Amino acid sequence: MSGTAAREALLADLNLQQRQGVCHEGGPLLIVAGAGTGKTTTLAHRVTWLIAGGVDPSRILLLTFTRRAAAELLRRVDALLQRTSASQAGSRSAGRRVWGGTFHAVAARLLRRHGAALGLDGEFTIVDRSDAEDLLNLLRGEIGLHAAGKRFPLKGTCLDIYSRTVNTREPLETVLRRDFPWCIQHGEKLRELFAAYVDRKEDQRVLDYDDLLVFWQALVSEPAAAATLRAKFDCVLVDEYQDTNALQAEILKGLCPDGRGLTVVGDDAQAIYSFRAATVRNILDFPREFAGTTIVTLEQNYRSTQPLLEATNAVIAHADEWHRKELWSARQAGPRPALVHCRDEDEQTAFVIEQVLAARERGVALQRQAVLFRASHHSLDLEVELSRRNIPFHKYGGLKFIETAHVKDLLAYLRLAENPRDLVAGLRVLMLLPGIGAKTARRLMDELAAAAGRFAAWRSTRLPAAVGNRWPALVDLLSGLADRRTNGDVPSQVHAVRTFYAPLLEQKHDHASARLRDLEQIELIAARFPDRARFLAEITLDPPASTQDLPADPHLDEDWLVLSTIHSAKGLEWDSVYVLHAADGNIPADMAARSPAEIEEERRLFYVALTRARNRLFVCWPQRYYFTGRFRGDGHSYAKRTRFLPDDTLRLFDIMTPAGEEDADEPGAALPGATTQSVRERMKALWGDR
DNA sequence: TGTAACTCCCCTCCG
DNA sequence: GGGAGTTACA
Repeated sequence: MSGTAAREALLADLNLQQRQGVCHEGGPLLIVAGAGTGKTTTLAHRVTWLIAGGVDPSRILLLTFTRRAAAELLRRVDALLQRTSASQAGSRSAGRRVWGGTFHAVAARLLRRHGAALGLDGEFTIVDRSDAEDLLNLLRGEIGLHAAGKRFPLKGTCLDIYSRTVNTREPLETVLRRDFPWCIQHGEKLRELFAAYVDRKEDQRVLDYDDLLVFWQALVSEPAAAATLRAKFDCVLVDEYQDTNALQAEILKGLCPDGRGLTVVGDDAQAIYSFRAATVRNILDFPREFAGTTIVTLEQNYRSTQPLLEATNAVIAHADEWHRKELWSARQAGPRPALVHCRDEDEQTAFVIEQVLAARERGVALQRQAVLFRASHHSLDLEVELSRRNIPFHKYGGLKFIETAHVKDLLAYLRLAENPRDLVAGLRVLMLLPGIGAKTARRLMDELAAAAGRFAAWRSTRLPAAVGNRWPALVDLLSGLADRRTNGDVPSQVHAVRTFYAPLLEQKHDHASARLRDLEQIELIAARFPDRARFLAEITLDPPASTQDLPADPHLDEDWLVLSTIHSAKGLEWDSVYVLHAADGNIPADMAARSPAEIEEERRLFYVALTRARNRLFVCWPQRYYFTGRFRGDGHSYAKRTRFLPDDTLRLFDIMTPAGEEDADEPGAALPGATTQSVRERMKALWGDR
C-alpha cells in the first residue's frame, strides 16, 4: 500500500468530525470531545496519521493523564500502523518510540537529560506527596512554628497551599484569601516555611511532584534550553486538556509558542481535577491563547444507548458554564437508567452483587461491569461481601498499596541508599530501630552528611543501649546497597532490605504476613526496572493502580469485577455500571460542597460516572450510610448492630410518604418508604431539576 | 533528655 | 489505620 493510500485507509471507520480532527494540518487544533464520542480513537488515528505522513515517531510528544492511557493509545497506534501500512519497514513498533506519558513522567525524563541547563543535578530523586508533607513538617519544627501557637495549619494543609500557589502561578495572598481563608493569619509564617522547603529540597537533591512541572516550565522559558526542547518535537498532543493547570498550560505555551503542531483534546463537561489546581479555563480559553485555532467538536456518541444519553445530557445540562453540546447515539434501543432505592448499605451490596451475577449469567463478563463510587471507602462493605462469596474483583483508586506504611518503609531504605542526603527517608529508616527516636535519628543524619554520605561513618557512632545488635547489620545493608549503585539488580536489593526489615515489621505492625506478601510483590515489580533510580522514580510517579495489577501469578484469563473511584474511571467504559452511595453527603461529597464551584465539579463528577455505561446503568441510593466498620475489625459497624428500627420492628409501623398516602411494605418489594419522596426530591435537586 | 505508650480525633478525589 | 499531641517511664 502506498503511503497516501495507507493514510486514506485510516479514515475509513471515522465520522466527518473525527476525520477533520485526524487530518488537520499546521496550526493549533482543539478537539472538544463529548463523553464516548471516540476521543481515544480519534487521537490514536491522528498520531498514526502523522506517522504515516512521515513524522518521525520519536519527534511526537503525547501527554496523557495516566501512563495507562498513554500505553493504551500507543498500543492502538501500533495496531493501526500494522493494519494500514504493513509494507512500511520499521513502523511496527513505532508507538514505542513516541514520547508518551504524563506531564510529570515526561518532565522527569527531560530533566534528567537537560536539567543541567538549569544547574539541576540529574541525580535527583522524586518525593511523593506524603514525603513532601513529612519534610514540611520537619521544617515546621525547625523554624519553631509549633511555638507560634497550636492553630498553625497541619502539614497536609501546608502542602496544599504551597502546591496551589505553584500550580496556579498565583501569589500566596490570593490563594490564601480565596481557598484557605482560615489560614490568612499565618501568611508570613507560611512564606517562611515555603522558602525553607524550597531550599531544603535543593540541598537534598529531591524534587516533589510540583517541582517536575516548575523546572520543566523554567526550561522552556530559558531561551537556549527552550530552543533545544522545541527542536526535539514536531508535534505535541495533549489528552484530557480540561484537567491541566495553569503551569502545564505555560509549559505548552513554551513548547509551542505559536501553537503549530499542537493538538489538545478534552471535554469541559468532564473537568474533575480542580482540587489539583486544574482549571477548565485552559480548554475554554485555548482558542484565545493560540491564534488561528481550529475547533472540532465530536458529538456522536458510540458508547451509550439513547435512553442513557438522555439522562446524562439532562444531568449536565444544569451545569453553569460549559461548551454546549448535545450528544446523540445511533444506538436507539435499551432500558432507561435505574435509580435504586436501598434501605441501607447492606441492601445496596446485595442488590449490586445480585445484578452483577445475573448479568454474568446473561453473558456479560465481570470485566465488562464496573462499580463506581466517590470515595475509596464507599466500596468497603461490597469488598467484604465479594471476598466472602469468592467473586474476584480489582479495585482502582484510593489509597494505593504503595502508600501503606510497610511499603513506604521498604522504599525508604532504597531511597536513602540512592540519595544519602534524603532526610525524610533517612529519619524513617533510622526510627524503625527500637531505641532510636527523632533526636538520635537527626544526629545520625547530620553525621552522615558530614561524612559525605558514606554509611561506613556510622560504624563508630555512639548509640543508646536499646538499639542493640541490629545497628551493624543496618550499616552493612546500606553500605552494600550504596556500593551496588552501578549494579542493575534491583530485585536482589529489595530482597536484602526485606530480609533486614521483616523482623522490624513483625514487631511494629499486625497482619505481618499479609504485609510481608506485599513486600514480595515489590520484589517482583522491581525486576522490570534496569536500575534503582528508574525503579524509584517510576514507582513514585506511576504506582500500580491496583494491588491486583501486580504480576504475582497472573491468571490472565481469569475474569474479575472492576471497582473504581469515579476519578480513576475517567476515560473508561463498561457494559453495566453501578454507582454506589449516590446520596447527598456522598455524591455530592459534603466535604466538597462548600461553594457553588465545588458543587459544579461534583455535578461533572457525577456526569463522568454516569457516562461510563454502555447498556445498563444503576444508581444506588441507600437511605442510611454508616461510615464505619473498617477500623473495628469485624467489618460491621456499631451503628449497624444497634439499628434502632430493624426490619422486625419496622413491620409494626404503617409506612407513609410525606404526602400522606399509605404505602404497604410488600415483602421483598418496595422499601419502607417514609423517606422515598424526599429521596426523589433530593435526587432531582442533585440533578438540577429546578 | 529522649523514647514509648497512651489518648483523642479524623477520615475525598491523584501525579 | 494513622496522625497529632500528651503523659509516663528509662
